[in-house]
Amino acid sequence: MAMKLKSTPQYEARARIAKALAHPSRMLMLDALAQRDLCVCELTELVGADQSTVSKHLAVLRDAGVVEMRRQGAQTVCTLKICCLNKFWECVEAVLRQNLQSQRQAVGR
Amino acid sequence: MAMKLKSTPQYEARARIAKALAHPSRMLMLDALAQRDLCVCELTELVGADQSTVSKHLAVLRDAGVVEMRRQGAQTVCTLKICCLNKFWECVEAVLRQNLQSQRQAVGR
DNA sequence: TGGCCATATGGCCATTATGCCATAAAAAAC
DNA sequence: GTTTTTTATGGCATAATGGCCATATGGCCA
Repeated sequence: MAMKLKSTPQYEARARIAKALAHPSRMLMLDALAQRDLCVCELTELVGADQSTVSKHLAVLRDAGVVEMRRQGAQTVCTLKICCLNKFWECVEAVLRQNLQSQRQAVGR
Repeated sequence: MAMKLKSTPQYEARARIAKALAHPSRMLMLDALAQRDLCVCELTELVGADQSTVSKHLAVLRDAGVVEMRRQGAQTVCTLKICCLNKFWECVEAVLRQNLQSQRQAVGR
């Protein structure tokens, strides 16, 4: 074998983060937050779901350390704390496109 | 506003991929597959779960386009199709460490 | 203090994910 | 051809997730 593997807790930590990302609404919120900080009310309008739903989504992201939330007067402002996402998704989508393409070529069309 | 956002289907696609990653056992398998191709039986031994459980995990990864599986004699060999993962997790873990550190400094210890 | 805006939380229900067992299917070995 | 090895699938119980409503909390302003 001789494979360098990590510890179970580390895989669990990674899985927790991946799980926090694993929802369309949270993806949208993260993409928006990559451009600028937004308060919960703005994100609620953006997502178009119930305010309580958005609040729970944000709690998921906060608990995973992906966003940070600070009180600013009456509202809560959210900041993206992980800058790695944009590059990652660009990479993933480029690779998936490539894979699809070579798959089509292999089939003959 | 003037934010450049993507389409709902694109966020759904991203969320599907993130969801496919969102399990400790699948994280472990992906880390192993990043080092070399492995058959289902090897992955089953590595994960230490029931063979049917591992088979279902692999189906999740295959359906998401993250791994590819090809028959080789009696066994099925799995290949990682997304090379972006290692760099991504390194980035995430480095950023989280930094965030924890500056958080501690802000508190005063 | 009273009232309003912005968020968070609890409750409830429907849907989905996970794990194992049992079993089917496919390929190699005998 | 039967047996063995390797994967896949169906079934089922349990747990987790997501959504909304109702309601509590916190802060601002009159």
